[in-house]
Amino acid sequence: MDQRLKSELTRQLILNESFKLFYENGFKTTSVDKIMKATNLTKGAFYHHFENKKALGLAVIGLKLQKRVYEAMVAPLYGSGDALEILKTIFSVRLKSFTVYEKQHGCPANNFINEIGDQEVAYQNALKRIIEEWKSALVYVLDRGKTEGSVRKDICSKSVAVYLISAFEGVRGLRKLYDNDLILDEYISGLSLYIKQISAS
Amino acid sequence: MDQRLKSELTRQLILNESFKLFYENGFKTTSVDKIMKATNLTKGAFYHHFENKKALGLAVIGLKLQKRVYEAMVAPLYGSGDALEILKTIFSVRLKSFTVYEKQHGCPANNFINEIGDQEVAYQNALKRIIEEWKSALVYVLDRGKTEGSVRKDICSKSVAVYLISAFEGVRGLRKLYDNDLILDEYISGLSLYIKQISAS
DNA sequence: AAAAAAACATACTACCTAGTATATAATTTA
DNA sequence: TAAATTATATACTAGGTAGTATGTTTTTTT
Repeated sequence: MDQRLKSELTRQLILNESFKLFYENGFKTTSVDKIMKATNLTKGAFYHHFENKKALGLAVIGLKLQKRVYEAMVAPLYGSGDALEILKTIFSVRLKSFTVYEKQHGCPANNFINEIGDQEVAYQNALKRIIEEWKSALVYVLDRGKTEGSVRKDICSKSVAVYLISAFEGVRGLRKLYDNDLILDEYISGLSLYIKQISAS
Repeated sequence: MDQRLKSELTRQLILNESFKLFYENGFKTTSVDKIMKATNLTKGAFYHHFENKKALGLAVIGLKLQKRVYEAMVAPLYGSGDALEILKTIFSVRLKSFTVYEKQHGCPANNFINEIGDQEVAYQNALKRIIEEWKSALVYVLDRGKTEGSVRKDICSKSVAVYLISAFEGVRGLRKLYDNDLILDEYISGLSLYIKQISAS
């Protein structure tokens, strides 16, 4: 097989298995050995593709994690449709449609943030980029809502964006503790009140 | 010295040093060795006072963590004064008064929840108790606000409680990524909008 | 004061950890 | 096709990990 392609496939395999294991068991307690066992490759392959575990962590955050957050939470905000409807969909409808597996293990981004967000500047910056991208998209859709007349003009878009993200990440953590969706339903009910408040009507 | 007292002091010393190290470096990556080095005692002392690391974790959560959350976030809710003013104080004023150290490392409860909330039922239950106690106190103060006429009667207290806790825990995670309080200011501004919405006036 | 029990210390085991050194296999280049 | 390069494997090191076994010291009980 073409060597470049094969190499890239291996790299992606390592990144994917890493993401999965980091998500399920945490970053710090997932060893390179465990990752390579999951890929059916060996340590030689790992250290050929990555300088060390830190470089892997940064690659997982910068490539896999960022992409996932972008596709699930950011891209829809740049779509067409009523601004507030988009917000409701992303922050409540989508939440309920997660699999049990995803509900149980929380938000991958939030997990990284809480586990290593206070440990190293490199991790901080990589994770910050994801949050800032998300926040920008929220500000965009809120500002659009203002010009279209659906969103109150006297609210601060940045503040609302931060509050929306905070509550979403918070509840994804809380949901880990429970074995049913009651807490999610309560969050959604609490959220809808908030969205009403920023509505112009 | 009285043996019971001395024993209890040692136990508390281990619990306190554990809490500190868990908070700074995480639960799973803080070893029994590191803890006992911090106490200037040895492993023999540790395994005399605790069955294993899991028992220590549960003790730290059930004793130290629960107490801290109760004193900082729960007890004030049962105090006298305007219901909404109490909420504002707890969820915004207090937040800004944290030390840099506390801002940097986030909320101890949220850290535990996100690190081990999806790993073992015993941890889940211990952490759930803390959240439920907090939630109950919030429901209490919101209901009181309703009867006193300061809080809208058509809102669901449980939902508001969950949304408040979620946003608070969420932003304490996000703050880890930044080296200033801008994100906290934005959260507070977003929060005040929410509190206005639940206000009866 | 002697015996028992509790509190703590020391030394150890078996295993996991990140990372390295070096070998072999596969692919590409000359 | 031979040489060079890339991809992967194997074997290793040095140190960290939870937990145990067995001491010694201190305190309490009898």
